[in-house]
Amino acid sequence: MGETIQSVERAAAILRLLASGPRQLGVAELAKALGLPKGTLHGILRTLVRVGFVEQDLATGKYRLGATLLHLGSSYLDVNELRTRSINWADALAGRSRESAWIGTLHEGHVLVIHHVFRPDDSMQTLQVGTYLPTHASALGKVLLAHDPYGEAPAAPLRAYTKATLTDPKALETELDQVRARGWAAEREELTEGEVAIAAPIKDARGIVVGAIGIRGAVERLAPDGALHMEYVSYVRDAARAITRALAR
Amino acid sequence: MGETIQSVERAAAILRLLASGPRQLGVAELAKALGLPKGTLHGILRTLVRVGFVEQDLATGKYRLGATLLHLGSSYLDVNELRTRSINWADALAGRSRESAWIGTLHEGHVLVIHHVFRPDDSMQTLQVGTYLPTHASALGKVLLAHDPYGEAPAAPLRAYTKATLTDPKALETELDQVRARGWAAEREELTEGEVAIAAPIKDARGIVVGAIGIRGAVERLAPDGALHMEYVSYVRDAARAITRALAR
DNA sequence: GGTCTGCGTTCGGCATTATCGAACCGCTCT
DNA sequence: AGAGCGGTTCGATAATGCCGAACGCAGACC
Repeated sequence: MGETIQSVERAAAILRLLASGPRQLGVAELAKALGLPKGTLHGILRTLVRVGFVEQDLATGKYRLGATLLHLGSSYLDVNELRTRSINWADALAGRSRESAWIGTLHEGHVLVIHHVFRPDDSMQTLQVGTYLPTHASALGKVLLAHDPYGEAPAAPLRAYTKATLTDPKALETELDQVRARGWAAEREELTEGEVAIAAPIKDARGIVVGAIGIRGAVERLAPDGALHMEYVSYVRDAARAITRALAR
Repeated sequence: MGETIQSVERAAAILRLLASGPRQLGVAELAKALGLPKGTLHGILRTLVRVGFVEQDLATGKYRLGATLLHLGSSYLDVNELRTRSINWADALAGRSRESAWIGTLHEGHVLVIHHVFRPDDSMQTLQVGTYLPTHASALGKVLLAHDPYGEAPAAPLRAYTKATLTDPKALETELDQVRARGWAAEREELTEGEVAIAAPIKDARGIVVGAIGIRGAVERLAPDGALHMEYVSYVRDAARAITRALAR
């Protein structure tokens, strides 16, 4: 492998640090975190400010992410083929199921949400596009893990979001076997109390799983008597198959 | 002013070029556009790929934006104070007016949409957060231009989106005077045939306009008899004032 | 109110670092 | 079969960005 440009890599590390928390960071904090001299960081920060990737708080002098990144991020959505080809199917899925629909991809060990359709008749929800979901505690994540060509084991300690979260790697592996066998995944209050999700894999022309689509909603609607209503499962699988077909040509 | 780091600036220029169109770009194209040797660009691109800001098409070798940018962009939303403080008011505005609500800021000569609430009971719409609106052909843009402290004249040739778009700089200036005088702006089918918008300014603690909030909807509902229904205007102005108050403390 | 600690910022010498252009390879189209 | 066009590699060169010490300004703390 070839070499990589130092300053660009450092700039990226700064941006990732600034994105990791809602707090603004100062030069000194960044210097400590990255193990670099303050002067070096200041030079990179000055450049990042000039190109709009970072903004500086005039009062405190601390740094935060800049507005240009928001626009770059939304440009990514236009470029992403999986998203543009599947938007219509996600709408249809949300309409049929009357639940919120989600599309995600595996990215750096998380599920990156690349599309999100609100539940019909219930629009006051915050949009989740661009956010991460945990792989081991979401239906989308289970689907993506189960079909991950690299078979990355999910990051070591599985965080418990609720009492139902699968925290034992062996239990998760069993679950993934099941997902592979039946072709879809469920998640029952493993991420948020009272919410249930269903997801199925989307494959590209070569048959490789490139994403997952699913729905998420209240346990009372999706699994009222403790068991999933299978019609929801077929809605999700229909949508996944339709997108897979669309990607094939 | 101090110096800036060459390679980081070039990396930013590459990202902006990749974001400027939905097309993937090759090394040669980028080299021509930026007037740099291919080898130089390749080095930067290799680094950008490694940090996930750019992805390379395995088939064609061309480059496109990467998924990490989507996540960074959504992180910006968490950091942006204007947005976090005004989300609830935007929801309320959408609820009262039963139209879609929008919040935007001035950014590099455009209106950057930082929040967007769908119209109630009509959720199958695509989200516009992160996209640009033209300043001269949107209600949000007129408000922001009218109160821009730097008074940047809108970029030279005013593009006509519909027959009603204000393309004459003098006409626009007159309109902006009116916006300043009455404290809100309207846009009647100047961006999209059949759609009307209303917006009002949001000020920070120092009284400087930092953003705008507004609604957008079908002309039949907002201005049925050719004249704007003034109750919509008061909904918007109420929301703007409420946010301004919230930012004051 | 004075000191002190911490911040962001500036500066210039040094050598590390990225730049550059030519050469390379695989592909497509002629 | 060749030419032309992609993306990629490579190594010499000197320009480049790195670093650490010094600066000025706050605010905190006696």
